[in-house]
Amino acid sequence: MKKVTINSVATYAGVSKKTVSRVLNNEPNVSPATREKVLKVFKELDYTPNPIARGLARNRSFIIGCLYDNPSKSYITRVQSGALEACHKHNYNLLIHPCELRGEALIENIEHLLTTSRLDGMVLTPPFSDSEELIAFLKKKNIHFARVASAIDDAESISVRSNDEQGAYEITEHLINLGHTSIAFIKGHPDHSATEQRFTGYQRALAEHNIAFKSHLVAEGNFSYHSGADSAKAILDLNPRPSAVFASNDYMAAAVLKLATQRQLKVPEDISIAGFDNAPIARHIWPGLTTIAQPVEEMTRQAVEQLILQISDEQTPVYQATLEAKLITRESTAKPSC
Amino acid sequence: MKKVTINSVATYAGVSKKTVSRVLNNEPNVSPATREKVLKVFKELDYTPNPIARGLARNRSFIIGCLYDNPSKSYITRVQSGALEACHKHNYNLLIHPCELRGEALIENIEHLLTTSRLDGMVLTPPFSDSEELIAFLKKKNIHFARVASAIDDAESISVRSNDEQGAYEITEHLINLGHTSIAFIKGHPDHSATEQRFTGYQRALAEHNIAFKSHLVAEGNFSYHSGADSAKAILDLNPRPSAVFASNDYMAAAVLKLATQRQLKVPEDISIAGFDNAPIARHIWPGLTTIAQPVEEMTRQAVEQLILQISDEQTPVYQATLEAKLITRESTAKPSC
DNA sequence: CCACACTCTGACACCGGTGTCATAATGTGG
DNA sequence: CCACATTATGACACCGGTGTCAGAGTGTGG
Repeated sequence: MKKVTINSVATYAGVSKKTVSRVLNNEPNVSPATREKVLKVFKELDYTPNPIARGLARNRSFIIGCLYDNPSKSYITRVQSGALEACHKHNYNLLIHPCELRGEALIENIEHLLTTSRLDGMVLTPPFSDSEELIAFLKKKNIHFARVASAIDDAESISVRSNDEQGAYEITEHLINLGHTSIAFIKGHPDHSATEQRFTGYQRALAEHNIAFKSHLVAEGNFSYHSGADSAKAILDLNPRPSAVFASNDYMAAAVLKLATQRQLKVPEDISIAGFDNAPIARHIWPGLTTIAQPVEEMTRQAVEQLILQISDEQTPVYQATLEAKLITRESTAKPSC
Repeated sequence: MKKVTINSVATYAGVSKKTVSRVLNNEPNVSPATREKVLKVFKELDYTPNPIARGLARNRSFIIGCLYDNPSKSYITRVQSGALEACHKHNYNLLIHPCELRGEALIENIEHLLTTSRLDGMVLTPPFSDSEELIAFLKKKNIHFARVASAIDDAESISVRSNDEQGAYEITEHLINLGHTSIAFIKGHPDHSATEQRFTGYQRALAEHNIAFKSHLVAEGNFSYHSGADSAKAILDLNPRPSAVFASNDYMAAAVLKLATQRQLKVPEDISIAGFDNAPIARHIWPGLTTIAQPVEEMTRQAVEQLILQISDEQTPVYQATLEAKLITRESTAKPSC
């Protein structure tokens, strides 16, 4: 079975390959008759154009790379889903590249990626969207990129984020309004800018409601379920025990819930628990977790869409947006019983 | 900033581009002096070879496509993780392409994918690994592919699966050995071959232990949490209520657990619950779910590894393997209390 | 000192498309 | 019927690498 190229089609149809190319790309200035003829040969020969050759000629791969390093599988799939939506809309495809921020050599890793696969652009998700080093490297290499949920201020590059600080403020305020005054907090991974932002929101809510911040109520997590379990132990062992726990994401909140349940504590009667992200697990467990829903898909979709616009037209103004996070109230939070 | 190509390097280093190409690919027959010189110019000019041009010349893209349509995010990420491991080992990259088996036009969708991105091969995960139509299409197009968890018997194509029937048998037997005789079953999505296999394992275990199969104990799910919740309602409403539920995956099992807990039923005292897959949620909830662990990453890793071998050398014998699934006992199953 | 093998290098075609430009064919208005 | 604009088509270079092959340079054994 011989390969069918544009040349075979051209010969077979009795036209030049440029004309075949015109038909392929729906260019004008092809007579209807010729177009028909060529299209018929496409069918007959079962011709599929070679995207690589096209890519070489146009200096495009039509592939976007997606960088992430995140323990949350639901976050990753939401990112992928938003990115794919934008990609497919513009006939791009998505190549995934999970890697470690603190790996021995992030830059070398990315350099190798670019050697093995030409990418027209890259979407950076946390913590990469906050890596000054990586951003400098991409700029130097003239690689287009878009930042998702990045805290870095850089007017030159595309950025779509959500308001983490405000979300954390609102959920903390929600607990305060219920009557909680002793609210523990579990921090996220220190490499993620969201960690600091959520912590700030928590502190601001306390301050604005005249509740003294107590550092012994703060546990250091890293967004993983496991770290949540460790933090849960430390918090539930406190005496007096806080009446509420706000974990920086739902997995850690789920870990608190699990340990509380194991210890025969009733949630939310004995202790209220709040999370962040509105991951699927938040509604897959009982009681469902009060949390903050972030438009992860939408952030990524917008970021990739703008990235593709920028690739197609360098003149596109740099897009920067902040989307709203939204409080979702479920059964895991209530008035303190005492 | 001008583009640095192999030509600029060649001119700058005072050698032919073929020699530069030799250095790039670590080919023999380059004098150490020349090699050094060229390598130095690489650094000086900050040269990165163009993978697209290389791809065109070699007729390779070094990209594997991954097809899936699965509601379980943990399954997807495990698949991706296994596939990536194999890809990176061989300097390949992974392009993801979720799509719908029952979408209006699967074949057109894939055809379009191949028009926008040349893939050296594809990994098919369920339910695509069971689609005769897709497999016929890929064969016709001469696209290499590997099947993961496929029930189709096709000695011509790579296949790595795990023993679902046996896993379902063992977990059912585990329940029977605990003393359960009334065991409800929640089926998975009808498009997935695993659904039928797990169901068969359940039935075989009942039969071999002389327990009559009762069709009213079987609910139709589709692997989604939501379908599990519906099935849970049907099962928990039964009178008499079965003493155990075996759901075809962990998400559906989690839904049963949640509803049972909401109804004040104690798990496992009042009702035992078992799942399948050993998804993260199985250990993130309380009580933890007894389930079957499948080597999803390993299956995919092997499939992709063999796929790449086949791409590099058509003579490679077709690899077919069946890996073992393993029973994981957690707190959600125990002796029936009555 | 010569025949022969082996190492090193470059010229050139080629991969399968797209962009530019010249030219042929057709249409239009005066 | 002609000058001129417009449409349709193809020749050819080019994208940035790799494969083939010829030839120059070097080494070895008889």
